[in-house]
Amino acid sequence: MPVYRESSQRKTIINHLSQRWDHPTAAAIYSGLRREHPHISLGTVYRNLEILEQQGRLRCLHLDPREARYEAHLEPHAHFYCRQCGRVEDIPLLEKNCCRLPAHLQEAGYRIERSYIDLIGQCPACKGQDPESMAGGKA
Amino acid sequence: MPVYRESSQRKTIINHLSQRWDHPTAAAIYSGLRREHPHISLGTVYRNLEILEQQGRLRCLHLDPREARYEAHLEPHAHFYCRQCGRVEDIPLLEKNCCRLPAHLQEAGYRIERSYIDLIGQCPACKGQDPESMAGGKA
DNA sequence: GTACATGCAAAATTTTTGCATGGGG
DNA sequence: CCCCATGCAAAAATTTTGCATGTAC
Repeated sequence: MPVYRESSQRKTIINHLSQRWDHPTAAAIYSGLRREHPHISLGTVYRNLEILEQQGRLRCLHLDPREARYEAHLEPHAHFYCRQCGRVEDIPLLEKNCCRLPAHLQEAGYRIERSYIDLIGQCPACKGQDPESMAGGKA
Repeated sequence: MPVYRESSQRKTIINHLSQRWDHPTAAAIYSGLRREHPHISLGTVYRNLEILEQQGRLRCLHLDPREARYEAHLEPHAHFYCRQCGRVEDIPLLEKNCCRLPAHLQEAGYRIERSYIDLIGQCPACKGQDPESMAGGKA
């Protein structure tokens, strides 16, 4: 487990993403960053997005099979993805760990065609097998 | 809008998927099909998966950024994806459009690291712009 | 000073598409 | 019969990786 460093690029990436609410793709983040960091590379963007996700500083969304999107606003919420215009909107959760929003959205004019509730983690069989789970944070 | 035909391959694909509960990837479906259809092509698998999804006969899951998974069991349910062994499990929903399961799962030994609630459809601004929405089923 | 991070470009993967031919309705 | 679907292979698109060099700590 490497001791991550806070490079200029990493700071810029998470900072940039914190100021965006449009759930950009890696390519969109890359474009946005080129203004201030003309020499940043797409590989660096990908590498940092992965590390920042591991650190729990951003979330990766898989709404479209074609490309991942990212967000740095971590308060629990749902997403509405418009398949026509491609926009992603944050949908507040009324109750913790509970999604009771479709009715609200339909009243507001949203047409919901599909919905997904996906949990990612470790299954009971795998939970005991990962040394990282129990190491805690030994140096 | 083409008038879809029920080709031998299309029937085989949806039939095969209906008998699987492992949420296979396109490549896994392709492998599974080669036994009975030695000449089916991966392109055909992809084209049919897309059409079958449009027809509402299967669902496409994007749990992993790397590859899409498919399922033909359409009763509303959530998914648990173990990032370690890669298995996907169906999680029944206790209430319609409501996910109150994380507590249950944790008791059962699941470690939930992230959760997603994603809705896909058309936003209010786009809803009126799609002729297909209003055409109904005119020939 | 060490080892993590960067830039660049090539490589690896998954998914899509063009074209001539086959087959469903 | 028409036009949708297939197989094959090439192409497209996103994401990952190798290597020499830079730089946080």
